Amino acid sequence: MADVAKAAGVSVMSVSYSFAQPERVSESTRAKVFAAAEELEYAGPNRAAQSLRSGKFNNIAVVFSEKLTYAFEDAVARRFLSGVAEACLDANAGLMMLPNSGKPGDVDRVRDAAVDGFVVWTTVFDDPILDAIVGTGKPACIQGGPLHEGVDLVGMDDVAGAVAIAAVGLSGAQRPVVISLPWDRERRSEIRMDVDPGEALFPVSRHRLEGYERGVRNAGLEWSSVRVGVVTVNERSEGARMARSLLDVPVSRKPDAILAMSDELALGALDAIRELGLALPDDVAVVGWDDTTAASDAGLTTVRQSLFDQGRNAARVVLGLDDAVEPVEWSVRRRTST
Amino acid sequence: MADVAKAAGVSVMSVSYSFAQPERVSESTRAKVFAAAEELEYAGPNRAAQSLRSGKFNNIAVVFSEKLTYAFEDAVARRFLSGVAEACLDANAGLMMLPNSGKPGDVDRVRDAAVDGFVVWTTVFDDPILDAIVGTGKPACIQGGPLHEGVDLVGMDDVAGAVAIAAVGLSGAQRPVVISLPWDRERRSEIRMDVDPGEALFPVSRHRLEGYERGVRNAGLEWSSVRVGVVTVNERSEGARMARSLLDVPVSRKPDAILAMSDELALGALDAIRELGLALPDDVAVVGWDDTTAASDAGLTTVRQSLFDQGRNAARVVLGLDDAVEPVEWSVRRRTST
DNA sequence: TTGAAAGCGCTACCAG
DNA sequence: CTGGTAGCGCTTTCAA
Repeated sequence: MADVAKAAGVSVMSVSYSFAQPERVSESTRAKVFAAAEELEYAGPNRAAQSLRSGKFNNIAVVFSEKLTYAFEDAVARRFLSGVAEACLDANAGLMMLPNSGKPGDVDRVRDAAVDGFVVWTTVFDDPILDAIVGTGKPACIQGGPLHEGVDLVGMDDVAGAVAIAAVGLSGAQRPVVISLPWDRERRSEIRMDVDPGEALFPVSRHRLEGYERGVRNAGLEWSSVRVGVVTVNERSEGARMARSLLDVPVSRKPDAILAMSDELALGALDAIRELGLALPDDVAVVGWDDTTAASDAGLTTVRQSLFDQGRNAARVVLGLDDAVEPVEWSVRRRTST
Repeated sequence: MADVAKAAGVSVMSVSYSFAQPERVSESTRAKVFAAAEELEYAGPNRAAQSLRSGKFNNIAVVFSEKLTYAFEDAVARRFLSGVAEACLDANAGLMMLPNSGKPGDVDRVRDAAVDGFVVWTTVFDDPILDAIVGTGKPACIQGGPLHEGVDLVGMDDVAGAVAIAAVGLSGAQRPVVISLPWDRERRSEIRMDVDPGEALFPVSRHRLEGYERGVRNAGLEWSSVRVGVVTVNERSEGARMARSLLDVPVSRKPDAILAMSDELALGALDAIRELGLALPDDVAVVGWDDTTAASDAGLTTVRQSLFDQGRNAARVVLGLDDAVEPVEWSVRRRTST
């Protein structure tokens, strides 16, 4: 930069301003600077020096639970990520991916990340990465919870949503079952009964389960006998596998309503129902969550919310483009699966 | 760091070494340093200063054609990305996402990216971003092409693969059709005939098309009458849509073989075939590409290659962990779809 | 194994 | 609108 200044016959500061705040310098100065820069093949301020001096990196991190692979395989996480990417484009900021493996190294990665803030995909209650993030003193926003001091939270009211969708899905049902998102980081596939939602370590699972429990009771049914099938990942094939297990019982106990926690899982359930030759919604009703395009194509009754908007909002808050997290709008979409 | 040095009663360099190369200093010095650091709540070297001084960022970028959304929606791109992420974990390096929108701003983004190298997802021939990347003087590796001076290339021989899979898919066929990956950045959905592969602007599409053309001629058929359906994105639903169009012709011209350029597209074709009540492979044979798990579940004959390994290898080369790009192994997997 | 000096390239700050 | 100065926090280099 000093060389450019010399060549242009101006001060170093004029060069700096020409690149950083072009409108601050006169047109003639700017022209001289850019001409000299071109001449010397100077491509612009050095990023590292800029960061050192300004204390900013112009990057944000998006932190994903577990392997990045899960994040990419999950359609809902992808929508969220797209929203984050959009905000980064708005702000001309870089987007760093930060895996949150659940191992000790995560804390170091967070501390050392060359970023100005963190957008976090929902993780388990008491994840130590949240304290690590707060410890950096940088802004952070988490989607879906858990609520954590010093971290903004974006997401819908999952309990209320679950109560509302259950009211639709359970109309006339006698033997509902639930297909649940993963329970904890172990990601075991299992069928449980008499479930205490409070034991689920992922906040989204816990809250939707709480709502489903309430919904079941509101429908005058017994929660203790409701089977809850927990999947390992939020994928259609997992939903189908679990639905097959849940439906593989004597006729007298055959489920007549499936409350899934996501559209992917619900779509899998629809696959299983089709395979088994059952009638939808007469033999069994199905509800999902998120209102993806595939869900609307399939006529799935679901909870509508925009993960893209949440990703965008979360990132904009972290980037300082938005002042605060906006409340998330949601609604129940009734379709032919109920 | 100076404060820590003072508190520990050692030189600044001993502090620096304690963090950067712990084995270089004596145990006692290290202990003193870490104790002082803890006391002063010093969390470790400042990233920006480290980068300024060392000239390294300890980050690599992965550059995706067009919107990031496409990258995330594409199952194959995702596998590749997972491989890149794995390598970053090996190297303890950060992973930055860099969108390549095809607009002028891309060049600036590349130039300003705080990274040590670039892993590039396949893009169009003559994409100006490639020159921009070379212009940074940083290492780069592209998957799938185009071949570009100064950029390493990882990927299989698509022409040979296409010839080989076509030989299987076209056995006994009279009226083959092709379902092609996007043609260019316009991403128009269209059905073409008498196609000149050389006109395709995505190298992967061009090369596979070249191989399919050869395969068709090898089978003693006329290429000029082969319909090539080009999709907008590599998604199952797009494959199904295109297959329906291609199959929606009078019986006498009904396709009896579908050469798809990806498993996703091929799986979509299988969906369409099932809907239409056609017999697989008797009425129509289908081949795909990549050998995803969904493809093997569906009994799809396909070209097997590992995008994960390619992503990992590409990133390791860029990170300097591997010396050179390894040749990609591939094979034809024969299953029940042919 | 430890240390001193120099300076990476830039921008905040203040002055004109 | 332009410019001078100082110093961000570290590591490279060289020396002991």
